[in-house]
This record gives sequence, structure tokens and C-alpha cells, in this order.
Amino acid sequence: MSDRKSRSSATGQVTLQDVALHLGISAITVSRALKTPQRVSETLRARIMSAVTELGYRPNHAARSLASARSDSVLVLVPSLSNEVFVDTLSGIHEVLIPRGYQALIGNTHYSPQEEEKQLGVFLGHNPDGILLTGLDHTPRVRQWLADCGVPVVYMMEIDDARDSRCVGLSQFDAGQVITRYLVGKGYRRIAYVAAQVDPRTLKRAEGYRAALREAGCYEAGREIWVPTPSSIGLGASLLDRLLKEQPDCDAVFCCNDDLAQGMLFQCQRRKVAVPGQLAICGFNDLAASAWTNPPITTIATPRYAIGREAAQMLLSAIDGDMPPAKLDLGFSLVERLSA
Amino acid sequence: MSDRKSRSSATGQVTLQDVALHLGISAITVSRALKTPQRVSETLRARIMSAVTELGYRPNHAARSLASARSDSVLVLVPSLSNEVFVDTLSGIHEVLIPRGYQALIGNTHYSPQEEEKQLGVFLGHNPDGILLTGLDHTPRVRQWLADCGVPVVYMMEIDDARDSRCVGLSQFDAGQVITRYLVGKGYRRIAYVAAQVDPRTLKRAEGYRAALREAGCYEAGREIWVPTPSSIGLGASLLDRLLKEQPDCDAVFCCNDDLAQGMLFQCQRRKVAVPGQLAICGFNDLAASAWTNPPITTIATPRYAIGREAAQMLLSAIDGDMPPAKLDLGFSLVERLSA
DNA sequence: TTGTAAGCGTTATCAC
DNA sequence: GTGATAACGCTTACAA
Repeated sequence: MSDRKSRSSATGQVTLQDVALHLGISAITVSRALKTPQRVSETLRARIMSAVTELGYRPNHAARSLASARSDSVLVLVPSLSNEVFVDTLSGIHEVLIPRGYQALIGNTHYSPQEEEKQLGVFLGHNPDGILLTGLDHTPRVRQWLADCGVPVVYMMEIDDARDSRCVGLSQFDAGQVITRYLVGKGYRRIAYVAAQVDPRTLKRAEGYRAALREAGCYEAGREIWVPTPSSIGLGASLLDRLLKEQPDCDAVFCCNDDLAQGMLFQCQRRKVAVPGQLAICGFNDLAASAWTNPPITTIATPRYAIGREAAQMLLSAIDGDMPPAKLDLGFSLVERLSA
Repeated sequence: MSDRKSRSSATGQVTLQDVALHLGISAITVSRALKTPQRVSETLRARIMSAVTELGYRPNHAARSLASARSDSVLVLVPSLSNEVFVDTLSGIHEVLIPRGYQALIGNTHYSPQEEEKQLGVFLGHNPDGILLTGLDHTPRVRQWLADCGVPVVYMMEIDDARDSRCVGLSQFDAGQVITRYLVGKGYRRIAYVAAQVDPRTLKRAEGYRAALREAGCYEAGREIWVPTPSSIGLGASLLDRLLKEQPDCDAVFCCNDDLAQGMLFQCQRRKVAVPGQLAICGFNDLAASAWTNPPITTIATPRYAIGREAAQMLLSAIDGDMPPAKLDLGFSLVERLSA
């Protein structure tokens, strides 16, 4: 009868209380019927369920999160949404999270640790049950927050042997080394490395590149081109011009990613530079388009779907039982095509 | 002195109460110092601010949302995250939302109205202050929920003159008609339309295509190829094969998007089909790569950043004051390049 | 300018 | 198996 309990006024939303009142039972029972059906008698449960649909009840996430200190959501921070690599990683993550009833809260850090810190600050207020981070390099404050908040974290994309943390990825160093060795094996000797959007992973690929050239006895310091701007096909095209000007004797180039490699290839076509005849080109990541250009691009295929899936899996295990930290190396594979 | 008030036990989180107790003041004052600084004396505000940083207080979103019935978050539902178009739209949205203190909750509907309904059901529980939806076609239940929940909605990508709703986009029909007229103007007469990932917008572009051909007196029903699978470069390549087999006399093709056009172009290169000599190709959306292929691709540039920005802007206005529904047509432009 | 009281919608805890 | 009660952390009233 009490009027003030009949309807939540503010939002016009149907509450648990409304459903309970409608059936003459208490709110907690409705809650149980939804969360732990086996704890409610079958007949009552049926009545509750139909009332729920009839009244159009939809749970209030904020209230649930506040009362239970869980949010059924997982924070995912990636450096970019325009990079196919991270979009694919996100698909893998969703594939695991959604069926288990979790929501992904997606944040874009734009390759900036400071931006990452800002995003983490905001999203931590959403009480995520778990956190998925890209890479191993984070600001001190981020590390502090992560340590303090007690929320499980899995790091994606790279493998770190040192720290006592969970991570799923591959050795960026090894991958850079393998593809450079491949070029050396093909007989190329004056091999350039071209990188844009400098980040910890392009740095490690560069180290792999250097190691491979050193072991082959053909390392030259001046063969690297670094630009800090975001990577793109257009940038690849202009870097081909720069490469040809600065290193006219160069016979092969390892691009830190496939966008750059595609742009270089397109520009070679424009400038009538034969690929791989005059210049061999290889990339990194095996983006979808790289199999279709002419010639198709030799590259390193990275298991990003799998990284997303396995990282999400590992995170959920960490959330449920207290599974101890583990490292998962998903490797990579050399995709030999015709550009190098 | 009261022990139970000193620390929120469950989460180990620092609360407003903790900060207040630390300073010997009341929680509401701390709240005010953070939300409406001008309502707190300068000296006290300074003390509060330093205590906040010292203790590492971070607001609890769930509690705030529950108490205030606002969430400072906006739900954004897009059909795909692997399509550059929607990624760009999201950037535009972020550009407006973030500086105004809003968070975007991103949902991927995978081009499915049912999936959209599911996502909306879940995300509505997060009490978004506003909603940004893609397209004008939604399930009856979605329309019902949107009408009931009283949250402002802006529809993106298309323009609807009929309904009393807010939308920001362009006329997909007109764009399809303009590019087809362009082909006709260039002298092509046996023009095919190829579409993948059938959605309301590719349907409308097709109608524009038909209208243009009818007015030129060269419409033929059999010149359309439709496949329901997701669009990709690889699919474009295989559809080129199919086109050449089924319509060997075809002299130009309008692809419903640039992915398909790029794939067709690459496959033409493989098969030594001259573009545009033997077959003219044009696409839709002007994706980044289309300017760099050889030949570069003639296409329709869609203002997707601007759509995101303006839609977010319109939504925020709707959230703040009760700005009346409006339509915003951002148009499109024909980008003439060398493929057609 | 500051504080008190109540309540947002849900769940944990402890009774019955 | 079901219910009463008290939180969860914050903000909207309304006082002082």
C-alpha cells in the first residue's frame, strides 16, 4: 500500500522492489531468483520470471556493483583502435568475455603512457573485476595503482620473464630477429629498418634486427629510420622516398609493421622500383591486405586473436580462483610471400 | 573515533568518508569541493584537495551513478570495429565526449539488429546519460526501450526526414546516385553494383545506383551481385573473378565500399585486367589506402569524423538543455581518382 | 559556507 | 525456502 515504495521516481525504472511488491514478496527473493535460481522454489521462481518480463525489469548495474563490489566488467586498454592488430585482439577478448557474462570497457591510450594513466584513473572508478593491459611499460603511478587496487591484471602482446606478473604474448625481439635472418638468408646485405609510432615493441623488433645483422656481420648503424608519428600507408609511401634518397644502395627493408610496408610497396610501384628485384620489402603483423597486394608482402604473422582469447581466459581464471601468475608465449610465424 | 566508519572494508578503497574523517569535516563538503569547487571556501578546498591526493581518493562511479541518477557515460553502438568508417566515427565522438567529462561505452553489434538489442539491454543497466546509435533500422523492442527509458538518442550515418528524432549523417541514396552518374558521365554503360555485408546503407546506395542508371536509360536488373558475408579485400578479389565470369561485358563496377574495390583492383592486377581501361572500379567511403593503390581509387568520401563529432555534440545538447530534435545532413563528396 | 538526514537499487548477513 | 535489516559510497534535499 505504501505509495513511496511503489515506483522508483527518479529514473522511471522498474526496480527489484517493484517486482517484489507486484508479487507480494520481498526484493531479496526476486534477486535470488535471478542470480541463484536453485535457491528459490520452482513455483515462485516461475511467477517471478514472468513478472520480470511482464514489468520489463532490467537490473541496475550501479546498484549491483555498489552492493556486491563486483561489476562483471573488465577494463581493456589498447594503444589504438585504428590498428587492425588491436581490433583483432579485442575480438579475441570479447569471444571469451561475453559468453561468461562479462562486459569489456574499452579505453584507447593512443600509445601514450600518460594517457593510459589518465584512462586507468577514470576506469578504476568503475570497479572493473579485472584489467587487460597492452605491453609491459607503464608509468610508476599506474604500477602503484595496480598493486594497490588488488584487481587481477594480465599484460598482453609481450612476454616478460622477470616480473611476477601474468602475461600473454610473444617475443618481439625473436620475431624481429627471425625475419631479418630470413632476409640475410635470401642474400640481402644492406638491410634497412624503418619504424613509425615508436613504442616498446617496435624498439624490441629493432633489437632483434640488429642482433641478426650483427651475427651475419653486416650491421650498419645508419640503416635505421625512425619517425615518431603514427604509422600509416601514406607515411610508408613518403618513407620510401626518404629511404631511396638517404640509402640508395639499400637492397632490402624491414618495416616495423605492414602499413608501412604496404605504403612502401605502393610507392615503389609508382616510382617503378622493382620489388623484390631492386628492393625487397617485408613487414610485420600480417594485416589482411598484405596477402593481396602485388607482390604480396612477406611478414611476421602475430597471433593476436589468440592473445586476446588467452589473456581474457587467464584473467577470468585469476578472477575466479586465485590462479598463480603465469606467462604464455604464443609465438609467431614467418609468412614468406613474394615481396622479399 | 568510530571504527566502522574509518575505512571501507570490502574494496580497500579510499572513500569520501575517509577523506572527510581525515580532515574532521563531513563527506558532503568533500563531495562539493570536487564537483562544485565554488561552493566551498578557498582555504578548506585547498586542504581537501591535498588530502584527496594524499590519501589517493578516487571517486566510485557506481555510488555516484546510483545516488545522482547520472553516469557521465554515453552508450555508442556501432556495427563493426574492424571497419575504418566506424573507428573514425568513434574518434570524432571521443573528441567531443572526453573534454566534457563523458565516457563512451562502446558496443559492437556485428551488423545484427538482434545483437544490438542484446547489447542495448545490457548497457541500459549502466544508466547511460545518452545513446548514439548507428543507422535508423532497429528492432521493435529497441524502439520500445528507447522510448521508455527517456534517455536522449542520436542516430548516426543516415538522415531520416520522417520521424521525430535526432540524426546526423548523409543521404546514402544520393551518394550512390552521384557516383553512378559520374560513371555514366564518363561514358560507361554496363555498370555493375557489388555489395557485401548487406545492411540498410548498402541497400540505399543500391537504390541510388538504380535511379542513376534508369535516368540514363541503361539500367539492367542482372548487374547486381549481393553477398551477405562480411566485406573484405579478399572477398573483393574473389568477387572480381565472379564478376568477370558472370558479366564479361561489364565495363565498370561500383563497389558498396572501398575494401571490395581494393580487392577487385588487386585481383585485376593479378589477372592483367587494365583499370580503368578494361574495367573501371569505384568504391565508397574513401578509406585511407584508396589514395595509394595503383591506380588510386575513385570513391565517395563520407564525413565520418564529423558525423561522430556532431552527433556527440547534438547528444550533449540534448542531455543538457532540452534541445528539440533536429536533423543534420553532413553530405559527402565525390573523390575523382584514376580507377574510374 | 557547512552540515544532517535520507535514499539511490541491490546484495550480504543473519534470522525464521 | 523466504524475509528483515543493514550496508555499499555518494548526492539530493533541506537546515543551520
